[in-house]
This record gives sequence, C-alpha cells and structure tokens, in this order.
Amino acid sequence: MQSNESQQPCSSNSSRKRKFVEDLPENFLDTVCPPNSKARLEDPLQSGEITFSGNNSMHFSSSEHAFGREPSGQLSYTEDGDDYQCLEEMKFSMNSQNNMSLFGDDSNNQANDDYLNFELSRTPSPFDFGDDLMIPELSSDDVRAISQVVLTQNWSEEQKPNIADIGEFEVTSTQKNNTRSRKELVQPSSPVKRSKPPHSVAAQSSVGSNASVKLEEISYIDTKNLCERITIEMRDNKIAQKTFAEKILCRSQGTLSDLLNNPKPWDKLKSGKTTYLRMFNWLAQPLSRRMAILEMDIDDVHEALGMSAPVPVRNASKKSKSMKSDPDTKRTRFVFTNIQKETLEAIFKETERPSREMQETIANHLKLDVESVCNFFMNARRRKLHKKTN
DNA sequence: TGGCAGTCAATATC
DNA sequence: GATATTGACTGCCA
Repeated sequence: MQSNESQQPCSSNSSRKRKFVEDLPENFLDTVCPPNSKARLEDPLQSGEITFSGNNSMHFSSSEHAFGREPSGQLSYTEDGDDYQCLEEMKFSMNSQNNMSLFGDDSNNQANDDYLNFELSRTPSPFDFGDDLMIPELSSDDVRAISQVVLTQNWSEEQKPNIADIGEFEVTSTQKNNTRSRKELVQPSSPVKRSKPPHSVAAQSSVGSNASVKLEEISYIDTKNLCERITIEMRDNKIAQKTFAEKILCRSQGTLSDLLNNPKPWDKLKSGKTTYLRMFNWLAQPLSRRMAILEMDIDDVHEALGMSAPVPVRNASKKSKSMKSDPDTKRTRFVFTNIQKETLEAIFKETERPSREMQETIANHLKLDVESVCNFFMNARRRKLHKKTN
C-alpha cells in the first residue's frame, strides 16, 4: 500500500477539516479493520483509542488528539486548547509482516514539529495474505471460507494469527518521536518485528481443544462480528438455534437468539464472557470438527471446546412464586395488557428510573404488582441500552 | 438493599 | 417448526 505524497498546506490553525490525501481504496478501512472494532495504542506518550466505525470511517482519540477519516474522504482533526496542530496527511501502509502503519504529519506546523506515527501490529486478517494487501470484493461465503483458513491452518511461530482476530486486531506498539525525520517514521516496506501482544491468542492447531482459548488468555473478542459469523455458520450448516444453544452453550434457544441479535461489547460483559467464548472456541475448530461436536455427549463437548462446564443456571426450572409449591405446574407468562404496556412505555420515555413511590403509584393505577412494574423498568432500561449499542 | 447481569422459558411472530 | 420477544427469577455487587 503506497501513499499519495501530495501536500495540502495548512492555512490556519482554525481549520478543522483537511482533505484526505491518502489514495486508499474506498473500502480500505472496512476491509482491513472490521467495522466497530477498536484498537488501543499503548504508548504512554500517545496512548489512545482507534475506533473503526464502519462506512469507511476511523477515529483516533487520546487526551491530546482527536482525528479521523470520514466516509466522505475528508480527514478531520480537532483539538481543544492552544496547542492545536494541523495534520497534513494521514497515511496507512501495510507491510509483509501484516503490520499496519498509521501516519499523521503536521510538519507544516513549524512551531510544533510533532509527528504521529503509530505502528499497528496486527495479525493476518482473513483479507490479506502475502506482501500485498488484497482488497477483494468478498461475499459472506468468502469471508467464512477465508476465516476458516486463517483460524485453522498451522501457522509458523512468526505468523501465528490471533484467533481473536474474528473482527479484531491487536495494537502492540506505537511511537511518537519529535526528533526523527519523516522518512524514518514511515517505512512501509521494511519489515517491522512484531511483538506478541501480552494477552493475544494464537490458533495453535486445528485439532481438538488446542485451538481453544481460556478466558484468562483472551483480551478481547469482537462479539458483534463473532455473532454474525455464528449466525452464518448456523444458517449454512442448518444448525437450529435450539441445538446450538443447548449443545454448545448449555443455554436456552431464547438466550442464544438474544445474544446473537444483541451482542454486548466484550468489555461490558461480566460472567457472560464465557458464553461468547464457547461460541468462539467452537468457531475456531475446523468445520468437520464443529459439526462433530454437535453430535457429542455434553462432557465431550466441554472437552472439545477446551472449557469446563459452564456454571449451571441456578434458576433452571423457574416457576413464579405462586408456582413454587407445585413444581410440575407449567408457568404461564404474564403479559401486560395494551393499556398497561402503553402507559408504562409512555412513563419510561419520561422517566427511565422512577422512584419506589412512583412505581407503587403506577402499580396501583394499572392494577399491577410493584414487582412487575419494577421488572418492566429494569428490562426496559437494559433492552433500550443494547438497542442503542447496536 | 436496590440495581443489574445473565438467563430461563412461555409465547408471539415469522 | 424455527426464531424473536419478553416478564420474571437468581445471584452478585456497590
């Protein structure tokens, strides 16, 4: 990937938009950096977060800087305070070691000769192989097939992919150097020794649990991408949600449906990480083995996934309080009437967190239990939340 | 103790 | 029949 060298003079520090001069294919970011993925720059001088938002946009933010490439192709750069700098270029380059360099240059700003040069050491993505970055048009089937290769082939020690690269890449080093020349900063073709991320995960083998990872070994999973892949996998291999949920996850069909349609970001998860990790470890197996696991006894499934049995759901046979005396009675699910529901929703729009007293008043007016009203608001808050995140 | 995460499982919807 | 929705339960944590 070569950069366009054209320069745009920085006319004024008040200018907050710069033409994006990098000659990148339109779908470059979407292709090499999965939408909604994040990368973290660990350099203490220039730490920050890069977010790939889809639609070919990317934003970097730190305590000092905030800039991004908009879908329009413009480079935006904003900074509060007096030390505003003007970035003339933002460049990306890939080398044969699958390292991506992001380079921002504000060399026109002589008063503050500051360069930003981040080397994003990333693992091979399903999309690039060899010395040249490939920007193919990929169908979902292609993505799946290539991912399969990436996840299951035997990599050399140097090439080991991070199987967490299901929609994610790791940032291992970043540099900021105010004294180095620009040429020194950008060396797209020179191999950059890739240091292994401290919590990266490698697919070691295509056989059995060797391809699995433990919770403590993994730093991040792109749950959205993972769920998309699981959905494709289930569709293509005609695996019913009920089968997959019960066999692989030890969870119910409804739970799986919810997880797949409303994946929570990895860093927002608590104990729920293990459920996603089971999906992840299943997907990391070769296809034949994935299918074989579905036929295994439950104990063998745990072993195949390299994971212990999940914490049993303690409320597995849930009955309403009134049903507890008769455990064989099938619970009927309470359903709010239209009026109750519409009223609750209207109140929720105004007040997401009504006081206990207010909940009691609502319950009285709608002839509901306070617990039901409480549950409604609790569920509404979190379900609204994951609608937002999606 | 209240709020929440994770989940079940009935049932609505496709 | 498969999947999506949703009211409620349990345990954890601040």
